[in-house]
Amino acid sequence: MKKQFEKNYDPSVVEDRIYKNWIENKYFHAEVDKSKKPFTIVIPPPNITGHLHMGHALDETMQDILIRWKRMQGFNALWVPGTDHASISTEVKIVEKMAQEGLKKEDVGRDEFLKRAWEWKKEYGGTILNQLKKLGSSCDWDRERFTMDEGLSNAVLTVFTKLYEKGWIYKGEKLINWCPKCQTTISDAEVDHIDMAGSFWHIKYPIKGTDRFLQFATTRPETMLGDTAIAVNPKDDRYKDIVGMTCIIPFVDREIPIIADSYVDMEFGTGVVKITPAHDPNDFEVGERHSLPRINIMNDDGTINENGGKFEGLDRYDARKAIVKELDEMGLLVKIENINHSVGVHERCNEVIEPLIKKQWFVKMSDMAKPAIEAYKSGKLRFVPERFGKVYLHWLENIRDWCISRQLWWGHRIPAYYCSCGEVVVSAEQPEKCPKCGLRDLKQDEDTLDTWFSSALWPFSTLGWPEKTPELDYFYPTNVLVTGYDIIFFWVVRMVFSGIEQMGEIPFNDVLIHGLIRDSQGRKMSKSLGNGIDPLEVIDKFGADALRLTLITGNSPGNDFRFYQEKLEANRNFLNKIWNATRFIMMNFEDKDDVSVSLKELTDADKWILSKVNTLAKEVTENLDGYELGIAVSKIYDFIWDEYCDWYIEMVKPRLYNKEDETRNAALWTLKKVLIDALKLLHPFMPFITEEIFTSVQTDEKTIMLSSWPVFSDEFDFAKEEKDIELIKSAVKSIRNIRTEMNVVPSRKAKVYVVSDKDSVINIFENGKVFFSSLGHASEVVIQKNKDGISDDAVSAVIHDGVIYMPFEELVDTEKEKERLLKEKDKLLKEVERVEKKLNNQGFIAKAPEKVINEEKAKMEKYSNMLNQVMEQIKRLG
RNA sequence: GGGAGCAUAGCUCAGCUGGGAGAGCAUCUGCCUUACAAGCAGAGGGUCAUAGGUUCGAGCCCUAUUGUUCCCACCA
Repeated sequence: MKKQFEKNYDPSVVEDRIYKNWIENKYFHAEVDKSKKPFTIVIPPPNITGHLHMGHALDETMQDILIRWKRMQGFNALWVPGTDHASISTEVKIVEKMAQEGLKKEDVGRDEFLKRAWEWKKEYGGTILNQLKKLGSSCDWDRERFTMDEGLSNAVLTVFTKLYEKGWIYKGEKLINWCPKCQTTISDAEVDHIDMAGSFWHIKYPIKGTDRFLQFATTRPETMLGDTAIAVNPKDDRYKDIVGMTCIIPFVDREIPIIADSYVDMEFGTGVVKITPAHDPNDFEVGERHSLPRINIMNDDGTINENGGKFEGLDRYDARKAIVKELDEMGLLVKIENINHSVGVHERCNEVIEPLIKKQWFVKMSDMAKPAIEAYKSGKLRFVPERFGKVYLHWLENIRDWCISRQLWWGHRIPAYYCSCGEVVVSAEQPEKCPKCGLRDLKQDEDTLDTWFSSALWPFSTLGWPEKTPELDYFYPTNVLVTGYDIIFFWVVRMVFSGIEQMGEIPFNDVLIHGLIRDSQGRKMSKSLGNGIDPLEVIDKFGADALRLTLITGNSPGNDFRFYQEKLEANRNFLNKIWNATRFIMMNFEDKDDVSVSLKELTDADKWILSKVNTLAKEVTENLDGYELGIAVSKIYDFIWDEYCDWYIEMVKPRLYNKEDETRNAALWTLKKVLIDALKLLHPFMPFITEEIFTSVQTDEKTIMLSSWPVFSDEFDFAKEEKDIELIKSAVKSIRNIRTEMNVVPSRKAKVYVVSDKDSVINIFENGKVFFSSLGHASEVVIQKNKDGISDDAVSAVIHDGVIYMPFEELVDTEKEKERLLKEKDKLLKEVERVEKKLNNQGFIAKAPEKVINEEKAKMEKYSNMLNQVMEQIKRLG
């Protein structure tokens, strides 16, 4: 207890030292231990290209709170960290870096490219994890994983071959989303639909053998080069006679049939639709139904191919312009309408995606979706807040097959091998020869897998699967997954069906969803806006604890959150408050290490605060159980600042300053005990300062991290003392109030009379007499049963079961005083009327719970009592 | 087209299964009181978006309306 405390808390000197100590002692490490219950969280693996942003900071803070809390509760808590190879994001970065050297990836070839990628990973891949450490994250760093680790890659190959053998992974020629910029396929989930201003070109084709034209409209006129039919609704009388006839497409002079299909909406436009099966999902289906040819008119880079006739080689947008111009010249362009329409873009690069027909690998989803739906419907899988369950369900119920092959190099290469005889072998290992024809040089598929294919396996691949490890047996399924609502489709859904399929069990029971962190104006933080706030800068300036507190306080699951500098400052002040409370306690312990007292020595004030922290422990635990992190931490904050610092510490000062006081040790003991309990409750939220103080004020335990979580105990449940001290508090507040209203400077003492005709109340005030002088600046306190000796012009305030009188020497403005009392009377009158109305309501008496009725009755007694006293005071003033 | 969220004090937001409206910041008034001026004490400020309904009782449940944000979706 001799440690020196600076006046202001400085996190920068404390946090790194403490984190290092935790690491050295391996406090974050968890081993399989069947004597304890596991509690497991896997981190949503950040991309190796990533830098810590506020979204991560929130995500990791929430996980760390849960992990630290459970660890203190005695669970064997494991938080598995790691990173994601993030195929496309990383590949783009490597390509950019190579471009600086004037190189393209094709220049160096696949092997050299991968070598560079691994080097890049080695150099930058750990950045974000080191940044996580600054936040205080208590991940088990010995178990750090990477989605392209040997073990995890093995998991990917195993799943791929298993699903292939089941027929749930297949290669098929389908319409896929193609990004001409990234030159790869992407899944449906990676397409963003954004509204764009565009044009609606109204065009007409001549009908062969007549002098009639068929008019329609399109937003993508260039696709006419690939049209293989034109469709009307079979019920449409306007066109009944021409179904079966043909039209001639200009430029390519192809003759295409006029077909009838119910897909066409008669009400929309002219009720005529051009059909391009190779470049539109709907048209593709129409084409299937009518066995239409599929003509691909586009190269991978978005230019028109040889099927485009004279437009070959033009970029898709240039071709569009040229085609429109020529149609106009030919008199086939009817009009151009300006419209807003939804356009699919690649979420990574914002390039407009192009639907194309390509032979790709797909995961068949119908069979795997079913148990994932069932897991939610049966209640085994739970979302917090619940509403996100509907999002999950809706997506699964409408799921389509998942396109998993990507034309990228960085990632897990598809384990399919092709023989020149046509045989396809899918195998985790490179086959030596073709099982059909015996030829030796089988060629592996050039494509890699969607990055989410490997992250879908994360909850079990990180624990060793497909090996049957003890970790997998013990820590799986994990307990809760914490993530943002923006990746429910990408990740949460896929982990659930993968977990069920591979492990036979859902990967987690609870999914805790948080919102986005926005700037002070409510905008998304983004690079292009330059409005991002760097968590690391915040940590440097305010400390990780202040940042964590800021992200959690006033935030509730699933809701977006605005980040304000002012909140940080307020929370930094809170750190300082705790720091100084500790400093105060340390000063009073002086050279004592500790004190011991028996419960009998405790005063009412001691019991009051002990009872308060006891209740706090119960409530905070309940809130954490319900994932109400923001509510939990607010309660601790309020307790420490309002109850502990502003009331309790002020109350015990006289006992501490008087070395002879026989209750001094009881005060010291209580101060310390309550501080430690509060620190423990606060530790999951603010790990550093709580550790720093904990290790300073006691020597029995080396770390607060592994100390026991406070639980409610009957021993410290002091209902009566709580009530008594609350009465004293309200009396003190009244005195302070009067003083301010009378403009009595604090330095001036004033005499205080407390009058009550109840012995029990007299008793309470006798016990709490000291507080009137210490907290209410009273020069003398007289407690009595009647008004004897109190001058007529004394100012008064009514409290429950008593009246406070404060005589002042100078003349009191009676009118002003009367006004104050009349206001008080009005307030009480309203209360009494409200309660009276309730109690006179037969319905209330008959139907409300007894507890509520009794509460109302008690209020009635209290308020009418106080009202009477106020009336008397008014009468006294005349 | 379908679905969801939000609307509470000047600002930003809490308010869990219905039982007397809260916090932080901001504002006003006093205080450098030997833990903390990053502080202490006190004060002002809200027909909880609108209209109905259920209930003894609604910020909370139901219906409709308005505004706002987001997600999903193949209207050419």
